Amino acid sequence: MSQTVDRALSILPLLAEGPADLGQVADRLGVHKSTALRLLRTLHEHGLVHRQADQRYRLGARLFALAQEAVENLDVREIAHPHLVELNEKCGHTVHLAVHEENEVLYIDKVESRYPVRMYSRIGKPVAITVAAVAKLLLADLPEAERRTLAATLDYPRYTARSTPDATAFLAELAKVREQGWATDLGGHEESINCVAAPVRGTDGRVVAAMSVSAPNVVVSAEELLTLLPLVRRTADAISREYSGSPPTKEA
Amino acid sequence: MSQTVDRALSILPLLAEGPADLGQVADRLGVHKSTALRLLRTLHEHGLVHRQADQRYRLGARLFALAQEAVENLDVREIAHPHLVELNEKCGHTVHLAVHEENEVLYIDKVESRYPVRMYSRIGKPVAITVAAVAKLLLADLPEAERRTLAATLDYPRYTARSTPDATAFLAELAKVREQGWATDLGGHEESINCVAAPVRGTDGRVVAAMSVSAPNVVVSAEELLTLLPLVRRTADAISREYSGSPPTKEA
DNA sequence: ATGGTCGTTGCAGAGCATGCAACACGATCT
DNA sequence: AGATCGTGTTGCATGCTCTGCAACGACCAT
Repeated sequence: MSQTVDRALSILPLLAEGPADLGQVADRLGVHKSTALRLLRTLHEHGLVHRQADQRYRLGARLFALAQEAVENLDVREIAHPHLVELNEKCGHTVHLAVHEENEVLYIDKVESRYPVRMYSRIGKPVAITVAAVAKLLLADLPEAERRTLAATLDYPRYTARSTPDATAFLAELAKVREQGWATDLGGHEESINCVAAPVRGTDGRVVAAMSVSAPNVVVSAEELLTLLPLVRRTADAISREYSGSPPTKEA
Repeated sequence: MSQTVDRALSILPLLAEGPADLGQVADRLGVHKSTALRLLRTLHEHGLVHRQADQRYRLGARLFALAQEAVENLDVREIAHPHLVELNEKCGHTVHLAVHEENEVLYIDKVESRYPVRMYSRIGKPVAITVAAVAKLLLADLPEAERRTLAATLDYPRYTARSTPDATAFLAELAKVREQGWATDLGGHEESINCVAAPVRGTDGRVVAAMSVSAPNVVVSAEELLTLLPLVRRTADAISREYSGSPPTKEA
């Protein structure tokens, strides 16, 4: 809607692919070099792009800072986090929290079990939307029309033999998930990994987030993991209650 | 330099503080509502802001994806990561990797301590530049002129009694660090936390990143932590060698 | 019902972004 | 060395595009 801003923002995904110099940016934007220069300068002043030693441009530091701040200020995440930790202490497995946004499902929190992995690296990354247990829960809650059109536009990569094969199967799975109020992913993304997930609901009953427990086959079998379902559901319900319970009361 | 883009980008840090509605955004930008609306629409189309159920705006998913992509495309990080993990496995403490950019020093990778006591830090967050061991290393490598002007413009918050008090002390510390090739932070940021850090250098000998090991007093004393110095330096050197060794060879 | 708040739209005016051309600087080639 | 190319950079006139206004519609509360 705003041409100038539109052009400026188009630079970001372009730089995400890798560093580029002024000429390359101008070409790919289809504008004059001087125009690209001024756009890049503005982005630079805001710290969104960074100029490296060879004068080429890369994405800048403030981008990380913004993303971090944003993720930390999500109310659901804030409320849910202690519950995730508690659940992790009880069962020992990896715990995820995910939300749905703009036809993507992404992790917004994660508690890792054994290996102290890079904590934030996966957060913000879109999940395998056609197979992940949390994705099923979040999408199952969409109005039927949206669900259908979304299912039709998705790709169905066959990560494993048990991946969701096509839109029909996906919609059937969503219907089942919607019915039972919980979801699983049994080796649909990675052969040896299973997940159990439960929804977090807002006051109006809509699913605002989903949490899951994941564990590899070598640690617990799928059957054993399923015995955790009641615990997972209880935790998710606790988060739902707290989320619905106390209104933010911040901001005048 | 470009007013429209400037205004649009100013919305991002504003939303990072928390969700806001159209009126609030317009007020804080000092523009008319209709103007703010069009800017927000453009940001929305690019996925940088997201409109939640209550119609308020928040930062959007693409921001995370961009930050993610950007951080993953940093060659230093990619090369260093396995070394950080290895170091963590050897000593058990929190390991950080940081770079210098636009007068800020920020963590770009982190491996969590295996001890229950964890320190708070996050990838993408600017570090306490006047006291952090990694910051000292990165700034000590700047040309003298830059170092002086930077030191003069910094604030010197007194986090603890042992925080760097002023520019003079800071420059002296940088000179020492530059001389010895490693750095420490002994309770300068948080009373009970100590760090040891070593530099990662590129082919030309310039410091391109710095890594550190941090641990609270209750786990190991400062003296004990210092015994890790040789290990830390060896790890940093290994990263330096690998970083200088094989050129990426990607891109024509 | 009625006042209030909030988001949204169309429009005219002008402020601001645009592309051009020329410059500066370094690298490379003959 | 000198020339030539390829960069990034600047100043400026043109007119496109952004801006603020005012009016409308939707929603909530009193």
